Amino acid sequence: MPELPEVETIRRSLLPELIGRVIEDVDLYRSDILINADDYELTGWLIKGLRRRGKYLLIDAVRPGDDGPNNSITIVIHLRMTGQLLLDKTGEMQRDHVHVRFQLRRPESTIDDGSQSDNPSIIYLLFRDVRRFGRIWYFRGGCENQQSGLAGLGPEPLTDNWTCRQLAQGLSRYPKSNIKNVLLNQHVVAGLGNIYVDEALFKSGISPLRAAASLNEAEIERLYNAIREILEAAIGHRGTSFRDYVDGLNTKGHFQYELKVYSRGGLECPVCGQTILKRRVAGRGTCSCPRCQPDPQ
DNA sequence: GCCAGCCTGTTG
DNA sequence: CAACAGGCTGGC
Repeated sequence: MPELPEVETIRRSLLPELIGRVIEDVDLYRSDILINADDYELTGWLIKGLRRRGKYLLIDAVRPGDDGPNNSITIVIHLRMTGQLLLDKTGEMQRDHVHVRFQLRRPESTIDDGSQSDNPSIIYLLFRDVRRFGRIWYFRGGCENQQSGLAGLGPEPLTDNWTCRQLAQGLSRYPKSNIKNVLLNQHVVAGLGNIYVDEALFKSGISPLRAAASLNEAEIERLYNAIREILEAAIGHRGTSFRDYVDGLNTKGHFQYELKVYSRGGLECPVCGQTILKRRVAGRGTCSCPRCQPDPQ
């Protein structure tokens, strides 16, 4: 479900709630979700940061008062299709499809004058996932990049060091592959999924069926700019909520109202009025405008 | 490269 | 009832 803009929105929504809290307990309602629970001490970790890498969310934590070599961890979370991370401030939220629950305590040192009903000393972070494709891993601090799916992940599309040239190099690694497939490949660029690939291809006027090597310099530049603009805009709208997606505070995004082609098969192209095509490309439902994005012969 | 498989829920 | 759903892995 969540692509880069959704994971980034979740990160931003959870950041102020989680920082400074200690993982006091972890309930594993389904043991297969937290992959390597047996290899780590799950509790006693003080949350210091929340990062995003592609579609992965990373929780950085340390063991307070420990200067030893194993005093930090990174919890890596991937939500796959229907995963959600939800903040539960009362412990009374619905438990259906909740597979892991982190109990988070605010340290005693933090002032508690009894009036902070929206900042209780115990809150819960729920991992909820109807289809159970999502996973969680613990790693020693600094080891997360070598292990897990983070290894080999391509560049972050919204950073300055992702350039048009880098996109061109990524495409050149899969010359015969169609462009839809290449953009979905997380080794080429991290964080794009089905929605934003379709939208970026539409915005740059490129058919999803075009072979990667067939794009000329101008097209690659249009595509590069479109990817960045679409992702920025989607973050600005707090993500796309079709069915399951909500941020960490259970709030929907509204980029679904801005989509030009995705989920709009059979409707009019907002640019030229042609009927938008819906078909299967790279094994995924794919929408494009046959006039704005002419297929190769 | 393609495609089944992982899962459950919703839609036609 | 079958087909499909925002992702990724691993088997050929």
